[in-house]
Amino acid sequence: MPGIEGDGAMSLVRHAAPTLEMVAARAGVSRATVSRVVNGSPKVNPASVESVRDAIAELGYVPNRAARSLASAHSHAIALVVPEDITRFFGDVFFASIVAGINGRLEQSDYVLNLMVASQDPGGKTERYLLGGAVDGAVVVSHHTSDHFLERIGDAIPLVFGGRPGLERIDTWVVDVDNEEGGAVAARRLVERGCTHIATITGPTDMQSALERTHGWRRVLEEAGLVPGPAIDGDFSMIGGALAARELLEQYPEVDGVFVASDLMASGAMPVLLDGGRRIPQDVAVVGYDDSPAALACPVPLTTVLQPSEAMGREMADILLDLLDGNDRQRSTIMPIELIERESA
Amino acid sequence: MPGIEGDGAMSLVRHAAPTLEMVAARAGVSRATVSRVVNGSPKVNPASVESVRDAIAELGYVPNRAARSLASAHSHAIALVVPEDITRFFGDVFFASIVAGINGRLEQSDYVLNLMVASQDPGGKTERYLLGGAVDGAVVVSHHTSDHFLERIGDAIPLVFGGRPGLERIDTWVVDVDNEEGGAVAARRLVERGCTHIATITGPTDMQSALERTHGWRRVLEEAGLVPGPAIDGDFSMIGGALAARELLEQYPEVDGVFVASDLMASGAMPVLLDGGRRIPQDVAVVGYDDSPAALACPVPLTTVLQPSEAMGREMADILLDLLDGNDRQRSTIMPIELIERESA
DNA sequence: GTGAAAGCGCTAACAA
DNA sequence: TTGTTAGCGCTTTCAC
Repeated sequence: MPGIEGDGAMSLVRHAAPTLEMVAARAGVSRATVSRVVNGSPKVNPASVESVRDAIAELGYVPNRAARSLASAHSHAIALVVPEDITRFFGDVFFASIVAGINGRLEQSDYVLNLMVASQDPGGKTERYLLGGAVDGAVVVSHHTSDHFLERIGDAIPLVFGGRPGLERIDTWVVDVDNEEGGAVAARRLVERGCTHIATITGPTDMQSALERTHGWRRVLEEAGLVPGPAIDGDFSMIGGALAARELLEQYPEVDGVFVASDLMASGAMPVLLDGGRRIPQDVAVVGYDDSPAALACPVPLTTVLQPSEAMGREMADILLDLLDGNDRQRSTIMPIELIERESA
Repeated sequence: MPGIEGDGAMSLVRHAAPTLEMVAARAGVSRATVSRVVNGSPKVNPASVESVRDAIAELGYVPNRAARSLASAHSHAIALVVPEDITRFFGDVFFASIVAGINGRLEQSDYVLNLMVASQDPGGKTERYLLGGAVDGAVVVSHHTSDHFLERIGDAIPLVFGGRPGLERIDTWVVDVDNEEGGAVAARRLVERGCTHIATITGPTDMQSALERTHGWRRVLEEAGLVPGPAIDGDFSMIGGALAARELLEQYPEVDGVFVASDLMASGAMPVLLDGGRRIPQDVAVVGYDDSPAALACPVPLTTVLQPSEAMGREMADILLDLLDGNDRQRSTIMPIELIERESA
């Protein structure tokens, strides 16, 4: 890399950071003692502690993370890896809650969170970052089965997944909801209302969670002796939900109940259903998934399946922290889902 | 910190990362040569380059970031600091685009992005992170005037702000939009349609951007020889927009054009206008601001002023990268706005 | 073009 | 309780 720092441009002059050595000199103790104070070692003379504290405050000393990390072989940072398109990530409040949960747990620790959005990773920059010791571990959400680079990373640092990372390679830590049961709960609601022509609008078929919801939905219908209607891919987006609803109406006009596998898709699908002359829930009952704000922003308040997303994030962080602390944790954690009853079904 | 790595738990055994030294031994060259190859130095014998490349591939070598950072005094990472509540951050598509823009620019560099959401920062963890040399620079969005900790950081590493960071302390890099021109463009549209009784629903009067939009609106009307209608505070919220529209209809029933300073307010105002017996745009033309999804969720598709949020993010990243490269850049960058034409005006 | 050697700022043994 | 001594893995002069 060319042109590093230290050139002459007035505006770019930066204060040189004080080092541990300067603090030691200022406080009249050895560098080791300063290090002990900084790291809260119990066995330091209170008098030295005080003089070191003073020196630190006066100099505005902040330990250099690179040096600390190099010497101690850990970085006190964890990454949140999102192998997802960035606008998709931001559009989905489910992620927001997860991040809030992770963040909340981390605030009680001395780890920092690095969010890495890596939909496509030209040159494997994210991979090299994670393998280069920049973080001690990572939490992965919104994982697609095609994201193979994570396997390599998993042997270098502990990885905790939000949602099952696919069929193979389940020997890693996973926090998940019972998606199958979530789909089942939704379908059961529709069946109990008396719907008999029940379709579903699904998430992307390369996402495990989406597949499982569809399975649960199908199982319940079959158990109830009904013929499952079409399962149409809505891509977890609002637009995708709208397009899927349009297709649904053409392909299966007799539909009287639909499980839409995310609230966002439901908020896109509902207007299409309404425009198609269907009353909700009288003509078509709709059950969503997530209990996101989108559920309330729908034309008809949406009955939906709640995922405890914030608690999931918290749990993921908790597991990772425990792992980094040298403790073991069970591989699989399943969080409970819950049906939130509103007007749409 | 207790219990570092290397304990006995089977599952936690990690592959030891290969070092530069191991690559050097494997390739039969010195460490310095490996370093040169890794960093793309021009003056290395092609033969050595090849053997080093092979050794790197065979060993799966990835440079240790901490060591590199310590030795070279820069980290090749930049932070995106968001002094904002995490759910608010995720709820706003404006941020999403900014992040997408920053990310896009960074993908063309060898810098990585660390997103730090630090609404409250107990123990100053984020501050210590930024001051500890973990990143070479930072981009700050959604800055509040109360966030003082950034001032200290600003003299340690370069900071680029998205949106003017307040009245004082403008001696930093800022990327902003021309809000005055945004209001002007909206008003001009209304004038050109032939509206003669033009009002505005504004954002909170203590926000610089809101005031500037109103100024632009007023200027254009006066230039056109029209008497500006009322400017009613709508608080940037949907409810506020609805209340303001009600007031507008009472206070100025002859209104035939209105500039609503955010799409969200417009989506609250439109139903009130419609309920008041006005057709849009025949009786009252409406122009919004933001080009957010709310613009399409309005009863009548909203003509609105687009802020180039993605381009802003891109520009912020570009400036920061340039700064880190040792070049100087002008402090203030104003991005152009654009009118998105739909049906409401 | 290449190697040897000296650190970067910190932590972690080991003595004292 | 404290100081001394080695490094952590890399970059970077400086000779060759």
